[in-house]
Amino acid sequence: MERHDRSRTAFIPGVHLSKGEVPLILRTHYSGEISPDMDGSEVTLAGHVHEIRDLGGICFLVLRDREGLAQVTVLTKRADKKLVEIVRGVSRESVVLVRGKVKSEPKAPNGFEIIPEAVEVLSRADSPLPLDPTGKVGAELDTRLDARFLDLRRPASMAVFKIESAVMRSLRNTFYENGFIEVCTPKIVATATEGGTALFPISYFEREAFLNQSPQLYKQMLMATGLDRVFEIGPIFRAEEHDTRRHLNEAISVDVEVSYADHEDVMALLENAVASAYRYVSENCDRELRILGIELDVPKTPFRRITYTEALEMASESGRRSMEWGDDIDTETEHYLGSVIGEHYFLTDWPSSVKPYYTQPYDDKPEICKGFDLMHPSMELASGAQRVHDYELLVNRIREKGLNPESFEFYLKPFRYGMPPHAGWGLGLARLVQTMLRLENIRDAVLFPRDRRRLVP
RNA sequence: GUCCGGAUGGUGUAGUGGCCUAUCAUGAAGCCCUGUCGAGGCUUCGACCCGGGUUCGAAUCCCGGUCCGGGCGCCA
Repeated sequence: MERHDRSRTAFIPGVHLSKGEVPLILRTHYSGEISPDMDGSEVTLAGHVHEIRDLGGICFLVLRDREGLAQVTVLTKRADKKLVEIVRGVSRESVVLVRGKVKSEPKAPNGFEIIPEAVEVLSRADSPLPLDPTGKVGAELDTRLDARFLDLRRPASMAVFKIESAVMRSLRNTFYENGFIEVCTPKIVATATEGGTALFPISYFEREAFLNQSPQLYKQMLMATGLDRVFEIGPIFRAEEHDTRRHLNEAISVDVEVSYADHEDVMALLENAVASAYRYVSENCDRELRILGIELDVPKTPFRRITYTEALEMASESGRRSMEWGDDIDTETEHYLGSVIGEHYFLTDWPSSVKPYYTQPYDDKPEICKGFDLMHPSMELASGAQRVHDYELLVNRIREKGLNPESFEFYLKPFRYGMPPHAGWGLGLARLVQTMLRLENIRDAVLFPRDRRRLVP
């Protein structure tokens, strides 16, 4: 608890130096780190003014920081006149620094309050506010996103991103524990990954280039290097004009690729990674889950496997609009399957015609392939496959999809010089968080979402 | 892209042709109040998305536009 020993001599931002070297953070404690048993100790808190309740002879200023709320209590007749003036004059959501003594007080929230010796307003907030961070009055998603910086001061909004951080941490843990290497592949590329999906064109000096829709081709090329197991958590860009609560034009994709593995191996990795993330969040994000009112059930592994053909049969037995074998599964069917199954599941053995050219067909039954989707009852979370590693087959598959192998030369080249068999998947981070926390709209799971119309903030 | 619904003070809302000089809450400004914890009391401030039309009269009905939400399509 080194922080407790830091002394403060001045209330001037940026001049607190520790032995003339590293600038100190102004606060000594987060509000969540204070407890009644610290009665009498001096602390410095910093944060936003959540509320001021002025009762006349006694005035409460509630300070909010990342870890909670702390009540600062001023007895206006006894306290320093100037201090009283500052506390009464500060606007809600202004940034303040409060130095004072912890007082154990049963009448105060959490059993303690701060008796201030000095209060400094570091930044004054304008009024009226674009939304109410205390949550007394709600705000629509659009209003919240327009003032996202302020929306995130609402504990329920911030909790989502603390949990998202925990999810990424857990995923990285899983990958490192399994011998993976984290990589970064280019986001500015010369060609589409697989055709079909629309790309954002950009101007790259004198040439046209695109924002990458997926790290697919690059992570596969890395399988030709001997890195064997790679993962990447990075942005992908899709120029589709979709307009739903589970699509965005910029998303974070969690991608893995594994050499000497097949689709079964990477499905096991995927279900383990997802279940571990749930477990990690349930064990480490107690306060955030409580704020969100979420009881987290860790999904049981292994997840159920359902083949594409079985899924079609389930849908037609239910008397729903039947699909032709070879159609992609439509949203209505997807929701039906989700409602019947009620937990995470894999959809496997897809028709080769539905999946991209790099998906490995079964040797004995080439009309189906080793591609899979990871489904949450409400939506698709991930898709993956064992990949084609044979050069001739890959070129043929590209041609069958109506694409020109010449434009994929940079990708195909490694397949001629020793490409191990490999498999992998890509998982939508925001969708994982959205489904985990039962958020209605994916925009709630992204700090600054990019959709068809929204480009700012 | 398409279908359905919507747009009222800063925020969230009530209001389906005249009773609207527009409701309530929150907020802001001011006053009172020594234990609040969505504090309370009193006073004040602040709004009908844009354009056209119907009508004696439009926040309200019609047309067009813009934006928002949801479904589908497309997609991860």
